[in-house]
Amino acid sequence: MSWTDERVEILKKMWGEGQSASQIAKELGGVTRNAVIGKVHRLGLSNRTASPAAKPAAKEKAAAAPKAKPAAKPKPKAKAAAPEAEVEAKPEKEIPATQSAAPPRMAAHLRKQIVPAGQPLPPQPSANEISPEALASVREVEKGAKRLNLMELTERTCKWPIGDPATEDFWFCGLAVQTGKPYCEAHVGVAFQPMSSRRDRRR
DNA sequence: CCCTGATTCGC
DNA sequence: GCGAATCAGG
Repeated sequence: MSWTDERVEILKKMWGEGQSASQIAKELGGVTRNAVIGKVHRLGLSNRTASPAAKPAAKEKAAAAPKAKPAAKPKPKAKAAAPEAEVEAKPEKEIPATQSAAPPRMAAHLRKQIVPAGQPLPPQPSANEISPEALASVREVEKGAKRLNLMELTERTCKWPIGDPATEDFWFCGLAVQTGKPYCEAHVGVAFQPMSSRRDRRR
């Protein structure tokens, strides 16, 4: 694939929206995230303000000694790095954080009844439907949960919700999922129960 | 381990 | 110009 005007446009748009390089690569298809990053740099639209790995912007006051500080360590095979002047100074104004809107933090009590209508959430464990052992096991696992929020979930993090969605006291398990399943081992255990074991458990 | 972006350098 | 390999960091 090549960087047609159209593809570059998509790249710019998505990058501007704060999408990650891998997401962009996935969207475009035919390119890797490396290709995307490489292109981003060549286009000069690098430094995104909200980058987590943002390096501490060099706040050089009076950089006396122009000690070339290789941002990346020259790998063994690297040729002799020419001690060239690093002109990186670009007195630009702060870029208005293009990040996706920060989730408005509503007061918990003002949305007591509101339940986000996203993916169908799995049923909360109902004490009268799961075995005491499984329940105990799950409670134990939940103590070690990663407590991820919705945005932090990936295809391989356990999506079992814990807590009350109507309050701040809510998060997702986040532990490693059982391959192919949406939950970790413990939660798969309570989520997918054979009918046989469910039957007659009802009061 | 999963992910992120940054950089280098042969092509 | 391109992007795999590699690096640094969360």
